[in-house]
Amino acid sequence: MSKVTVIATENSWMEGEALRQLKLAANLPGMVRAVGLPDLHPGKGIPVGAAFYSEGMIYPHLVGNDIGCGMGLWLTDQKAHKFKIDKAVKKLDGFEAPWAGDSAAELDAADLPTDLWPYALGTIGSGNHFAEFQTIETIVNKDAFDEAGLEKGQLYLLVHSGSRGLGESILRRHVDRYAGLGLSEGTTDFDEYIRRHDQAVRWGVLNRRIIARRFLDALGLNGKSKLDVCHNSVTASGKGWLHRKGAAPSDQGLVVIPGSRGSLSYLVAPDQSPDISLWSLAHGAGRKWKRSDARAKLARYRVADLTKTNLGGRVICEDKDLIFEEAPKAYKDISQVIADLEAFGLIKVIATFRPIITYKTRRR
DNA sequence: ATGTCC
Repeated sequence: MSKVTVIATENSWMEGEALRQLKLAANLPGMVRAVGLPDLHPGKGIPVGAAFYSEGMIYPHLVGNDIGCGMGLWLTDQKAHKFKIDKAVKKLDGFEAPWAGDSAAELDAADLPTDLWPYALGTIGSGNHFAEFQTIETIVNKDAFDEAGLEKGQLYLLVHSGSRGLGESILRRHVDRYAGLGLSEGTTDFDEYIRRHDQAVRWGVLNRRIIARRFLDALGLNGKSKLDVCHNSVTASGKGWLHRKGAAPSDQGLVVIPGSRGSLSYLVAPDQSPDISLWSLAHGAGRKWKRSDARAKLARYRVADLTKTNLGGRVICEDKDLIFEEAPKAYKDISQVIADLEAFGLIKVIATFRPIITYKTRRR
């Protein structure tokens, strides 16, 4: 088997730079295999939408700064057809401010130090992060849908966020000393990175939970957590270590693969977890355009054109640069990403979700 | 991606 695998059909466009970055990372010392998922796109030297399996070494810069980033899905007690969208949009505000709840108690309950980055807990952050209310668009596999405990006519909340400044601080601590070099198994620094990384992963899970609680509280709703899937991490796997950078796990149950804010999201069941993809799936549509290019390419659009998507969804994003960078057109076609995963026998689609309100930021 | 910047 070749060292580099790309999970994509000829129907998927993939940037040459992303493939170059993938091959470069595949040749790092100790690297055994590298996989590009169909949402592969260039990052800062490291491609996003990729999984890397190494032995004897780990590479913190392959995981990146947002250790523990992922997707959480909540089923709310709100009937979708009775949901008052305009009213909700007005109520959704102030999530940039620190959460007013008892962060120390939540951290303690999550088995984390009570002073671990408490001020950012419950905040979404920026970039591609969001909290989004969704409804069921289509049910493809009713048995699996029912088995997952999902309900057709309800409102859902999807949260995409990570470990905020905590993960950033952990990566910076490593990079300041080692730059792009890896850490050897059995060393103190290796163990210390893994310890901090694991904390950041748990912090990310807790962050998504508190974000969800804030959003549900703001609208007077209750919600049940249905899944939480991390797509930036490094974990022990077999004799070595599996790095996922913008890659969802295919060996931990159901996964939500979100599209852009103007396309559907997909709930999928990983199919058998074949190791061709290093037990990984795409984590989203993947960027088509660099952030720095989006503004120029969308010059004919105004902010008002971007606050409502082609699917009729509302986007709350008062940061003018960010709304261009995150416009649906800046992303690849999620249906092609899904089709490629299906073509490789990696997933079965259970249902699709339609975005109703996406909250990015009220910060100008 | 970033308590995002001195």
